[in-house]
Amino acid sequence: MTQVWKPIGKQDIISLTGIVETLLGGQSFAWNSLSNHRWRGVISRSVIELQWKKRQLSWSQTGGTPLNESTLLDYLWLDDSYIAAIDALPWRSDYILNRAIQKFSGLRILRQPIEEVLMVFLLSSAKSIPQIKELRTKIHRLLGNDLGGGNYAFPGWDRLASLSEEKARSLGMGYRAKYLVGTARFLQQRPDWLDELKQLSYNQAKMTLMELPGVGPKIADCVLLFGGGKTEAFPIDTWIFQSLQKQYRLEGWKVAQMQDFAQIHFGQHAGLAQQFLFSLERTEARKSLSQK
DNA sequence: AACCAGGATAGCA
DNA sequence: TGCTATCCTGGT
Repeated sequence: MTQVWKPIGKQDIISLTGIVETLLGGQSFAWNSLSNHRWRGVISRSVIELQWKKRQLSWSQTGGTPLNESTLLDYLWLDDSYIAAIDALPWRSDYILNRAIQKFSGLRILRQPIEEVLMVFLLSSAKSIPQIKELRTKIHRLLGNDLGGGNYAFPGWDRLASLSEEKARSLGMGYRAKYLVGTARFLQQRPDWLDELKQLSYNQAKMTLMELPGVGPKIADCVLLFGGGKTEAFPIDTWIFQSLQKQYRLEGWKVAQMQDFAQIHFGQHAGLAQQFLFSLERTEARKSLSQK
């Protein structure tokens, strides 16, 4: 049976590096590369492959429940609001940001389900991308529905609540196990809590999220940016911290001050700028590492 | 063989 | 408010 590929419409500003960074750069842990220009991932309960060929992005469903194209377009933020968001960033006056936007043209924030994003970022502290993926896969295999082809769905927080801390530790989560279990127990009592979060303003949602065990400012921002539709969220991890210190000359600034700087300088879609700077910083770090 | 990693938290000054 | 040690585990 030959694989059916459907072209994705609007995509004039996508580049290969932009796609790679978007899918594999650390905002989602659901994607893996099959080759240099082909990737497989799970979107809710659908197994999807993406392909970049002749400067054209196309998609194919290889398992799970059928996915509407409109759902895919929303997931990939493929609408005019992306172009407007890019245009609203201060690239005209910010040379660093401008360079990153050129280099990673088409890099975007995926609109992922907030419950999935919360789980992976609870496990993310002091872990590398491959390690987070590994933990995620173990949990999905243990508790999620089988989608065929070795792919498993996100189990949902109700099933996660059945996990004991001991069992979670046996999967290799370490001290993060109590965060996951604690959050699962909390959400079990408050089933609508996560969805209601999206109705709140960014600042309120962030404060609220930080009530969960294991969620501090950084992880709260990740959850809101990648899963909560809050593009003003600006997660400051060590990479961004470095970038702001070196590129933006903010040596000696505290994280809270940098947070304010980011809101003022980058504005309403600060999180999108963050993603570009993140990719730039990480790529340059890898480059200098390989030169040693 | 120490040391650190894409953080959060408790304890103390 | 600001600083530090500690938490698990795996990689260098």
